[in-house]
Amino acid sequence: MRIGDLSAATGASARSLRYYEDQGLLQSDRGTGGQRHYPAAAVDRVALIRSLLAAGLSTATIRDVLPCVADESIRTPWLADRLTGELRRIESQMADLRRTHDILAGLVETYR
Amino acid sequence: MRIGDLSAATGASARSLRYYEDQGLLQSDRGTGGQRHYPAAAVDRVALIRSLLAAGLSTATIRDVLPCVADESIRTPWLADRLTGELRRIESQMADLRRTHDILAGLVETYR
DNA sequence: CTTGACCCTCACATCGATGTCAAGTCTTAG
DNA sequence: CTAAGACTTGACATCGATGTGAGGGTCAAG
Repeated sequence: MRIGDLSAATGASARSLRYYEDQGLLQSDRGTGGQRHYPAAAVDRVALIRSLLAAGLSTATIRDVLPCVADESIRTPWLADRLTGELRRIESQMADLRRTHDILAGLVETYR
Repeated sequence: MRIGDLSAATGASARSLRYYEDQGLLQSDRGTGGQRHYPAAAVDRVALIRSLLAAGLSTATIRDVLPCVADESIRTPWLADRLTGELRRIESQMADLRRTHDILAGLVETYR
């Protein structure tokens, strides 16, 4: 599939897909004319990338983490630290969200 | 208390406190020399502001929501929509976080 | 009064993912 | 072959909370 197809299939703009490639998150084969071609599996990969991005991971972090999701044999010790660091950040952010959620939900309650 | 005290008490930089005031989230009395003075209650208010910010609310949204937290008598119907909209956003973001959390936690597991 | 610490306003910088525009190239249906 | 539509690279713009620095007041202790 070409970039327009992948864009339609994932909801990511073509601009974003090129950016992901720039950042080393996504590969593509180039045809004779230099246009990008993606295998069907790219759809899932982009979905994963977007999920990680939506959770606040930077492209730099995702670049380090993604290979491990794809290939379990890649296991470096500092990566474990990196991951647990991200986990802590996510947990603290979830706590923030829960606190705010409860505050807002409480407000909405008083409308009934 | 003056801005430096409030900053120390809340962890927010003086720059941020002035910004919150600019955005209408925080009030201050000005002494003769033009310096800001805050009541003790400002500490809690700033904590609340930071909690909402950390959950991804914009200062514009917080400006609309904050008066209701302080004064229950202010209840406009469109505000209920605004709040439920924010609640949905927060819930979807928590879902993103949980997905990513599980992915990363799974990776960390394989290290043991 | 002086001095050092604190405060004031204004303005410009930053970061990161994405939008957008321009000028040129490729592909494919007709 | 041609024209329309999709693609390419490159550059500049955006948003929002915060950092930072300049130039100049204010306050309180000695």
